[in-house]
Amino acid sequence: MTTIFERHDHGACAKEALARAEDLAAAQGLRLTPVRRRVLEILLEQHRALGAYEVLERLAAEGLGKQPPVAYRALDFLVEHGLAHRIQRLNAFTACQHSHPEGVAPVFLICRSCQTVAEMDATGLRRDLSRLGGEAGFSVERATIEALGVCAACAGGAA
Amino acid sequence: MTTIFERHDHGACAKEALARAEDLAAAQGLRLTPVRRRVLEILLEQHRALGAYEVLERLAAEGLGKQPPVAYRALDFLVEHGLAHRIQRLNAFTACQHSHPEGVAPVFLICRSCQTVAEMDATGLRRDLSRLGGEAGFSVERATIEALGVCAACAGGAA
DNA sequence: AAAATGTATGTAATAAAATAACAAGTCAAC
DNA sequence: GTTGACTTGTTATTTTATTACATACATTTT
Repeated sequence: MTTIFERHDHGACAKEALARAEDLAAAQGLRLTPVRRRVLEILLEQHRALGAYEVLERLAAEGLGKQPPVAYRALDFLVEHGLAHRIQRLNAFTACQHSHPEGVAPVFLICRSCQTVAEMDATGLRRDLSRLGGEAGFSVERATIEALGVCAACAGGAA
Repeated sequence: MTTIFERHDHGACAKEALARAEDLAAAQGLRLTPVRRRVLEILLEQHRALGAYEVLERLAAEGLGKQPPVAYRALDFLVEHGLAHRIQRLNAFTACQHSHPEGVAPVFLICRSCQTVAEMDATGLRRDLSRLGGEAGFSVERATIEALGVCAACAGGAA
């Protein structure tokens, strides 16, 4: 499995993600407005999750909006359309790294050393979770799966 | 698998949980002080998760503490010792329903209709998650697995 | 082009959740 | 009965998120 923990051409990875967002907008008639687009770009700069107020600071510095709702609305839009994810553990947001087929949320790996947040496909895990819930008569609609730990680079390189 | 979604004698279930807490305190030399004990009792009254400020309101009404830190400290204590769990999705807390062997966190099933939060053992799921992370060189230390959906009673009875 | 409509943004105010920092009390051990 | 560790009380503040309403912009209808 390949995650953003591996060495990669980050400029290209951000550019691709942005292109995917534009394709999606075109395909579904969504409006990728300046604010929304800029928020996505800001998230794409780093592979760590940013709080809404961090994003807002950046927007404010560029004259794109000074109040919380501006940031929250753009972030909500991105999350709703699968272009970003909310990391519950961190109360923060991260750009989507892979195009997910049909609202299938991934699993998140959060490195507590470098703060990087990586996504992995969780199809199997989700199926198991649904089955487990089913045993109790529970019908799973959405699931949050977030793992906290240490990535290979942080474990290997520094302490 | 048996969860608290099933009909059960709630008084007994709360009493048992409290007894387990007392045993644990005795065994590990923890101090189950009046505030801590009362917070656990409050959580045990319902099978839904309560926000820290809901708990605080109850404490305040009983003269056991009026400021946020009182509630947070007690809740943190309970979580730390496995007597309660934090539900990330809800920014809320729920009493532990089963004694978990050795800090093995369970999976949470959250009914969006009746707000009930049930626990299920997630040993298998966690093992799979660790394996999945391992494929990316990631060492999983802790994981949050929360499922949102509808319980059997809510799906069957009302809409 | 003007009006009407839907969607997006701007702004002020506030609510909700969490923590920092320090003072004071409690309790067991010595 | 004093020390030392832990627990609680209290004030203030920080961080995160939402409500409510006004304004702007874009589309399509006329």
